[in-house]
Amino acid sequence: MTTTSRQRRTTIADVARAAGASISTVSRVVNGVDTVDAALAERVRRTVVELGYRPNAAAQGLARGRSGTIGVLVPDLANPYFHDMLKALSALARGGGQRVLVMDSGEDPYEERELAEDLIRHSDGILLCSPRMPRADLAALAHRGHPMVVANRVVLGLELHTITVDFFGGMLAVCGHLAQLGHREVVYLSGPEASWANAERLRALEAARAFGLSFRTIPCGSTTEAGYETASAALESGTRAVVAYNDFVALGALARCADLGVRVPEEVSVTGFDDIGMARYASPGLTTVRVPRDTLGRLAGEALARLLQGAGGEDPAAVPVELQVRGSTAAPAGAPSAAG
Amino acid sequence: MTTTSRQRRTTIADVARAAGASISTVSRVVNGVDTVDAALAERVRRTVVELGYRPNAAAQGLARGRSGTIGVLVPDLANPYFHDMLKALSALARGGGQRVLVMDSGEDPYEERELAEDLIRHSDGILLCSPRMPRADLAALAHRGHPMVVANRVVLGLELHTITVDFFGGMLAVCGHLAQLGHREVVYLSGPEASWANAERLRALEAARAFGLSFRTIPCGSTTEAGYETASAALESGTRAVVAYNDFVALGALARCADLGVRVPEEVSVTGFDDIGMARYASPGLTTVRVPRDTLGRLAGEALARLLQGAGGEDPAAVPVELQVRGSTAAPAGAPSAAG
DNA sequence: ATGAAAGCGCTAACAC
DNA sequence: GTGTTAGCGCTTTCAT
Repeated sequence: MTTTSRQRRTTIADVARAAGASISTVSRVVNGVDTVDAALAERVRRTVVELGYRPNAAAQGLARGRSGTIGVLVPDLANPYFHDMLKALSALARGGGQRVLVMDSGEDPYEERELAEDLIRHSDGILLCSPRMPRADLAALAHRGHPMVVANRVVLGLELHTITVDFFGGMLAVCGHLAQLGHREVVYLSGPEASWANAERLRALEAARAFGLSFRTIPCGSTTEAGYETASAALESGTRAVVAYNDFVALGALARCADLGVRVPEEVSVTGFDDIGMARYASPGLTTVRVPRDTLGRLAGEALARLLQGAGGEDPAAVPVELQVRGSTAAPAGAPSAAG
Repeated sequence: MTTTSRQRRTTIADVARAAGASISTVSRVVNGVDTVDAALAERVRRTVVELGYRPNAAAQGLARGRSGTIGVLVPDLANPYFHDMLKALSALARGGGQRVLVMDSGEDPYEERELAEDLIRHSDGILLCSPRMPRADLAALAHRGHPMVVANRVVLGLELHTITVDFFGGMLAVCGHLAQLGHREVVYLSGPEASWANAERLRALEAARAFGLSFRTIPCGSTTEAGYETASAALESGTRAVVAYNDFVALGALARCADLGVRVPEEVSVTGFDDIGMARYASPGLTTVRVPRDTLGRLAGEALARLLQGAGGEDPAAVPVELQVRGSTAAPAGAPSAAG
């Protein structure tokens, strides 16, 4: 634990001098341009190793006009949803010699705009995951002319490159499932206010009214803790079915049921959304909607890659979802198992 | 969705020209140097907004000799452990006008080394969280003279700036707790091989032998899935106590118990480590060891900040932990509740 | 095949 | 208070 003297980093000029070659030759060798004499190239390569030369990223970025970085903004890194998207995206990026710069807005719409601006300055292109920021902010960012892709949000009337998920269809499937089990009313623990995903789920719940399934909403959020806290209110109302915004919330609700001695699914059914890894390990296993997050991440990455190559707009991609029935849902006690 | 023409970005020269000022004046205004005439400054500021000027990050980095970025490498972003560290670190970094560049090695020691190299090129300093890479690699990185802090790993004989956690003490507390409940033997679902945290836990288990608590190890890993898979082997052996490497593994074990109809804690006790948010919502609540990850992140950030300011070595900081007893542990059926 | 030199956009002396 | 200019380290024409 001694003070490390801050020596000047080895530059390309140092290598050139030591190897007895020109700067451009070193640059060629380092960048794998093969129009260099084998012997010279070898000599340069050896010198690079000897001196421990590493190209300065800022200088490369400045000279090349691109940073080799793609920026990603997510509302909550702790959510496996985004983590899985990131994983797929990172794999793609690495393949293309890019790295991924991730930022977490903590569900704060204001921070989001700030961070996005910063991300733009540091990247060749950005991906906004489930942005909560106002439409105007999104528009302003889009007009900056920086390659940008938006995932999990649809904004009509804006020239945006979008990758979306069929949240509406997913929630409709949940409602259908519950209705067919004989449920007539559910309580919806709703997600973040500014979330398009939440709006879509609400739209589906509304649509389900036509099938005789009514719902009541309790503002909740997107975390296990929020689910745990608000579940008691839902339970007290005597509901037989709790539809959670996502799996985290559902897991919290499940925990509350356990604490209160309310049996799931005998006394109350609980559903989630997303199908995070944990959903399967809950007891009972959580009925939820599987969202192919890796596909989502891959599509976003590919869209971004196309933009970086100067390609124009593509048709907005939409990812399908799938109902995943597990043990947390059942017919309400004493109800016929038929659609409403 | 139309093709956005890739127009040249506005530069500081553009602003200077448009505002009728020199480049340096614009630079001063943008950087908040107050030796500029109020009227001129105002004019510049207006022009900046009009033209939508944003300083080029690469150019700034090159000219300033620092990137304003600190790099963080974690083995698994999905683990709340690292997420919470990151959160604390990010907050600190933002306060200092820096941003955090995170990379996930996916528990791969080779990738780890590669990514660390890359991280160095792009940052002013790096934080290695729970690095699994060989000692030699760690030494090589340290000798690069780039500010570097290592968390969750002790490497004797290396000049490293380290922030550690008392994993040994934590596991010893777990053992003591189980022993006092009357347990005489436990099965340990061990973590990643190259993990120092795992080695420390094993050391504690060994030490507990002196108190009459013996253990058997089953290689497992660090995920819920791994815990679920290996738990059956532990259960089959008829053990009354399963000590998991971390909470994820414990949650998996709990799920397996539920699936197998094995009651916790009546038939078998289960313990975790870390006290992630989920631990409290498991049923039964998970007995585990609370690791103050925010403190860990903060200390790491502060250490890094000192290094960036050119400060020398500090005493390695060690973070204490705390046993968190919940419902997943109890005396084995028919055993006296006394220390072995 | 190799080298010289002109930028890339910005900061920070240094002069006025 | 304001402007001029020399780098920062690298890439990339353009000559040779």
